[in-house]
Formats: sequence, C-alpha cells, structure tokens
Amino acid sequence: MEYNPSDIEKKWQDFWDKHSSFEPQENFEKEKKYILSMFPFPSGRLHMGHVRNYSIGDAFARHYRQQGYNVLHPIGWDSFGMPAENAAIKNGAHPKKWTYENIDYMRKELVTLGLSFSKEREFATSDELYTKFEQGFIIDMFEKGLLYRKRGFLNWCPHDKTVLANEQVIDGHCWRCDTEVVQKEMYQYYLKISDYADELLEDLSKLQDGWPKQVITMQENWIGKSSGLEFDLFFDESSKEKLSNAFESFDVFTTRADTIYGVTYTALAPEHEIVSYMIENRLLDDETILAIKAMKNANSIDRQKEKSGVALNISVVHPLTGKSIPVWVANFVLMDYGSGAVMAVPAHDERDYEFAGKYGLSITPVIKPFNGELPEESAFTEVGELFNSESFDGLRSDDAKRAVIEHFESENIGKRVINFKLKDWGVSRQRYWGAPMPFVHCENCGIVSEEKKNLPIALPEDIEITGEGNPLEAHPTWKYCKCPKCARDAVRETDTMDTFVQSSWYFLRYTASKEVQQKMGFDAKELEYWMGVDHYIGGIEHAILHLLYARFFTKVMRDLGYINIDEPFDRLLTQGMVLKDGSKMSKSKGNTVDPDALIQKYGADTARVFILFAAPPTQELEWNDSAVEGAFRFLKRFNDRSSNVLTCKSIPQIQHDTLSKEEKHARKKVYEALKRSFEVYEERYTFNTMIAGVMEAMNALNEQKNADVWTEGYWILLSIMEPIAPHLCWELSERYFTCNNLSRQEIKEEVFVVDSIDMAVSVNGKKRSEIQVGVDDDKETIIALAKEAVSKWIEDKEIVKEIVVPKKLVNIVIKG
RNA sequence: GCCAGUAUGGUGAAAUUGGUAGACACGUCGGAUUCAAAAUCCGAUGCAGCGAUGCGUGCCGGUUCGAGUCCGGCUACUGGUACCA
Repeated sequence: MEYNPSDIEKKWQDFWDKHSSFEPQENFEKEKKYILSMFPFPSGRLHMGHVRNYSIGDAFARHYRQQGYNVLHPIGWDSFGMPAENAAIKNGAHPKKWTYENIDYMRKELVTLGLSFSKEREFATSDELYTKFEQGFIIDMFEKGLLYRKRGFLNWCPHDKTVLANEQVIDGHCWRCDTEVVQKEMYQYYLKISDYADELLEDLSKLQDGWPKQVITMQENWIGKSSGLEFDLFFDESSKEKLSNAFESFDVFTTRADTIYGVTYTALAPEHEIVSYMIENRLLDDETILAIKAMKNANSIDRQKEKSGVALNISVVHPLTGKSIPVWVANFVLMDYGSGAVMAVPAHDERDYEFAGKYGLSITPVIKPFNGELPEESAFTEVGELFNSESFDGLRSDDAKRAVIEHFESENIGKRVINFKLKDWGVSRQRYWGAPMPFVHCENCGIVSEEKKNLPIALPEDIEITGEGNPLEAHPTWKYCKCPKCARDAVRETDTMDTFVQSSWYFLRYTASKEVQQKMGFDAKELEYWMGVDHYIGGIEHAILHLLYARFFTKVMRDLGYINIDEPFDRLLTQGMVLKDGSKMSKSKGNTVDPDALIQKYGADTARVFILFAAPPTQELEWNDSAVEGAFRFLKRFNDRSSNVLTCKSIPQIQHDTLSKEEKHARKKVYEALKRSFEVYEERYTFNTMIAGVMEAMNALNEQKNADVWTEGYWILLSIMEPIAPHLCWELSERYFTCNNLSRQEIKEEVFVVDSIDMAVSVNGKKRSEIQVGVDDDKETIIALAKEAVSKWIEDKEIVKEIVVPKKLVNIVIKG
C-alpha cells in the first residue's frame, strides 16, 4: 500500500481523540511517569524549537505507555507576558483576544503533530482560575515575610513614562521613541530567594544523577557562594570633614583577605549611598558627576567590559598599616553584591590590575610564587607565599586567608561572612498583561493583602495599550477599592507579576484532576503520586532563571505546607537550540521556519523523524531543508517493505540456529536496535542513534528473504518507532498485528551469541590489518595470528611490547 | 567582561569506559528501470596519489604502547547574564 501520510495521520488523530487515548488514569496503584515538556508562550504559531521539544517529550510519553506505566503528559500555555502587549502596540489587538486566538491556533498545530497530550489538564496561565490560586500563594508568601518591597533600579523611558525591559533598550535608547533611557529608582516587590540560597545550592547534589552537569555548574556559579572578610574602612579626618561628618566609614567585602597588605585603592559602586550623597551635596565637579551617571545608565554587561572609574578625592585609612588609601568609583563594582564596595589589590586581582593600569594607581605585590618570579604584565592570582605583610610574611596565601580573618575578628575590626551572588527575585512589573499583585495600598494600614475570598483580582478588559505609562494605573476605576482591613477607601496595587511566577508552579497544577481543578490549585494526594517530574524537557536557555525559580518556588510551597517534596524535576533534558543562519530561532528575531508547511508537505511523522534524527537532542540543530526529504523516504521505505510481513497476533517463534548467516545478522540488528532504544530512554537520550539503529536493522532485513524474520523484525521495529512516528506505526501495527505489538518487547539474548570475533591489528598504534579469532582463543594464539597478519611491518624490527585488548585489537610496539 | 557549552568528510552526524575515526543519513557520481522524466532499486563516495602509501577529528603543545576522547594554552561560534520567554 502506498504511503499517504495525510490520510493515516488524520485517521489516527481522530482515533486517539475519540478514545481519549492519552488521559492519565486515576489508578494510583500503578507505577507512574510524569513526562513534561516546557510549555510554550502562545506567540501565534509553533516554531521548530517547539516541534523539537514536544517530539522529544512525546517520545518519552509514548515509550513509557508502551512499557505499561500510567503516564501524565500535559500541555498548557505560558500566556502572560510582554509580546501580547507588543502586539497590542503594533496592531491594536487586545492582549487577551490576541493570546486566546493564538492558543486556539497553536492547539490545532499540536494535534496535527500527533502529540499525545492530556486534554483535560490543559490550561493557560492567564486563565482567571490560575491567577486565583497563584494570588493565594503570593499572599501566603507575603504573610510569611517572603515577599517584601524595596527600592530598585529600573530602565525608564522619560518620554513614554514607562519601564522598559532590557530587550526594549537598544544601545541605551528606548525601542519605540529612541529617547535616552535612564535608571530610575522605584519600589518593587521581591521574593526572598536569598533565604533559600544555601538550600538551592546544597540540593543540587540531589540532582546530580538526573540533571546535566553543565546546568548544575551554571546554577552553582549563579548562586555564587563565597566566604570572606567583611570590614569597615574609616575615612581620614579631612575626608570626614569634606563629607560633613555624614559618614564615618563604609563596609567592604573580600574573598582575598590574604592580600590585605596589597590594598592600594578602594572602589565604590556608582549607586553607593556615599556617592549619591556627594553628588547631591555638590562635592564633585560636573565632569565627575556625568561620568558616574554614565556608569549607572550603562547596562550590566557593558559595565563589566570596559572598565572605567573616577576618583572621589577622599581617602580612607588602611586598617592594619594606617596608610592612606584613595576612594574611587568603579563601574564594575556592583551595588547588589556584598556591600557595593571593594578593597582593590591590583597586584593580585585581574580587574583591579586593569583598572590600576588605566588610571595610574600604584601596585603593591604581597604574594609571590613559591618558585619563580612575579609576572610583570599581569596580576598574580594563584596561591603563593606572603611578603610585605608584616607578621603574616611567609604564610601560604590560603593559610593567610584564615589568619588574617582571625586577626580582624580578635581585634574586633572585621568578621568572616558568607556572601551569595544570588539576588532576591524582583517579581513586580509595571505592565498590563500579567497577574495582578493581590495587594491594596491603604493610607491607614499600609500595604494590605487582599482577602482570599475576593480572589482572583482579575484584569479589567477595557484598557488602552499605547506603550506609554502603565495601563492599569491609567484605568479610570479599576484601582479604586476598599481596604480589606479597615474598609476605608484604598487603592489597588497596579503592578503585575513576572511571568516566571506562573512558570514556577504550572507543573504542580497539572497534577490536578478534573474533579479538583475548580476547587483548588492541586490536591495533596494527586500531587504526591505524580510529583516529581520524571523527565523534564526544555531549552538550555532556561538553565538558570526558570529552573532556579521553579526549584525555589517548590521549596517555598513545601514550607507553606502545600507539598512535601524538595525538588520538582528528577531528570532534566536540556535540548539545544534550533538555529537558522547560525542564530537562535525565536519570535524576537523573526527567523523562524514554519512547521505547518513541513507537515502539510511530508506529514507529522516525517517532521518528527527528521528533527530527532538530525542531531542528538542536547546539541544545537542547524536547520537544513534538504535533509527532511531523507526522513520522508525512510518512512516510505518502511511502509513499502512491510509487504514482506505476515499477519499475526503474537511474535513469531524462530529457531535461531537453523537460520542462514544473513537471517541471523538481520535478527541481531533488530534486537540491537531494541537494546539501544532502552538505553536511549533511560540514560542517553540520543534518539538519532536509536533511529540509525532501526535503519541498520531495516537494511539488514532487506538482505534476507525469511518471512518470519521479516515479521519478527517489524513486530519489534514498529514498537521502537511508534514513539517517533506514531501515525505510520499504528497504521502498520493495526494492519499486520492488530496493534498487539505496541507494548513492552523482550530482548532475545540468543541472537547475540557469536563464534568468531574480528580484531584490529595495529603497529605502534597505527592500524595495519584485521584478524578473525575464535571466542575462546587465548592471548598467545591471538598474538601469533596478529604477527602473521602484519609480518610486512614488523620483520627485522625489535618487538618491544604486545598489547591485547580483548575483543577489540592487538597493538604490536616496535623499535625504530 | 563573567558563567556554561560547541568545533569530526561537500552536509547533518556516529564512535557509550583512552582502543579499528567517519556508523546511519543528506548530497554528489555511476548503473538498472523508463520513449523520456519523476519515483524506485543497485553500486561508489574522508583528502591526496595510477598505485604502494601518506595525511586527516578548529589551532599550538603535552601525557600514553595507543588521544576525537585526558591535561595545559589559544581561536571562532552559541546560550545565559537577573524586566524576552
């Protein structure tokens, strides 16, 4: 029969829909698998990154269904966020209408891909029901003191009177009106992720077996725990006077206490309160003030690139030597790390060295290498021996760190502290299309959380989005309300939540069955059964922020008493980006390839086979139109050659030892493919090699004519391929096996038994020949055979060594 | 800048633990079939060389009997960098 993807794909999509084939079962006795692909933002159309993500996830889900598990494989929509507002600005579309129309379209696209998602668990994070439960959690966090307000700096466009996301700032200017962007200090809501820094770091060890090493390393570095010395630097008398005695000293933090005698200057962040004081009180000249403002307004990446600074013409006193140290402002000193001030030791820190070189500041080495000289053109940052350091001279720098901190502590002039790079999570946004922060500003009571019975606090729909100001702030009536505490007139919070808040608990929400969905966010029993997620699949670009926030949120939910797990994702597969023309395919770059056209031309099975075959999932995938054809031809061949298969209801029993060489080889290839498929799902995730194995088996089957071998081969191969190309496999499986083979298949070890082995023979590590040896041949026999095979290369040469690697190779080492 | 990756034929890639580099495909070339073409099937295909053989996993160096794999130093590209999601 001809391969006609559009017919069979429609047939099976209808069949699955009619039979609700992919709903999880309520049977909690059964072993479960929770397979989750990261949910999409409904940008309008699926892109290839989605196709890749969901093809991988669907392969897991279908595989584990075949293995007999109760599988939860849900999908939903990460539907709040900036692009909906951008669309409103551009086309005048209402964010809600735009979003839900996109969802309707994309849902159909998912169906045409044949993805085995549960239907009853689907939701969008912009659904009021979702907002309702989320606002409840946020109130709990606020009441527990995990949510607080403080001032923070935001990109501000003075013309549009609006806050800009980093991506909306282009070369320091507003994306819409090109006005120069300034940093404005405003009150923001923050979640205290820093309270969980230690646990987030420690629990990474629990994820070691299930998560990629690189993600764990990135998270470790992001959390950035370091131990060091914190101490005060006191101003000298004239500087104090200059500052009108408003400040006596400031805090600095260093991880290199051993270099304390090498301090030659000290640097403050441009946002430091002393700097602000000096600007406000006109203690600096105009040029200096402009330079500092420029530092503040530069983005965080540029600030770390080209170092710049200005002297404040004030000085502090070195705590041990009493020497005078000039105070500078430096762009690379960050206000939200440590205390926003550093002691600078140019001799032993790269950044300090570069800065000192640029501004002609003095460099005093205090650590020298154990052997050899100090480098002349760079900082010496390795472990060495102290000198120029009074009583600490001669200590190793790592011992000196301890000794110096102890000295500071005993003199009561400093202390050991632990610092984290991890900053608290700013969760408020001055935007419309997000979940409103459920708080009320009352003149009497301050900030008051809304009563849970009034949730959700839903968005008004009659708004205008122009890109200027905050639409909720501008709405004529929405924000006016009564204080939940004192009932007086009050004003609603107009900030909405970061969309990372929604994606931090959506995986919990999926565990809610239909019966509980209206009543609560999730049910404890259901959650206990389904969590944690067995395989979480998503882009590597989420390695830090989303995954860290989701881990944090899970721990907070635990401490609020909602759940009792520590980590949400047992195993993580980070897929590589789908690239086109060398860069990420994304809605913001507009370099997407449309999957619909691909499906229309070749069918979903081809799209899925291609995308899984083209590269291992963790690697980047550069788009290549021409390779799709090959995937299609493979499926066509797979379909055509099924004409060799006999109809049956169970796997044929075959006497292996009666078979010809080609028949034996074909069976071996088939079971090798099966073996590999198990490895792929459990450990390796390399679907490309799994498909290659199936292709090899197909090629081997084609070398022989035994109908039973063909039939057994298809029985197994259809089972392996079903998670990848489900429509064709169900079709063939129905035709020949009444679908009886779409289940767990057993490996038959007899096919792997061999009586001879091919070994390579190399001379000095260079392959020169091959030999065939018996399974039980001893080392001497093998070496003798090998020497004969390479006699040409070794005659008249002195043999130094003979190495035999069993079942692999023989290496003869000769002299000269 | 900082953190994390990646680099193998004309192309996508394979080589699971240091042990036969290039499996499986794409493409190209040749053949069969066809009035012809498409589709399909069969065969060849790392580079250089008629060949023997030599060279070959981004670059430079090292460890080892043996390195795509381990170590040191570079280069290029990609992701993240806290308001893109």
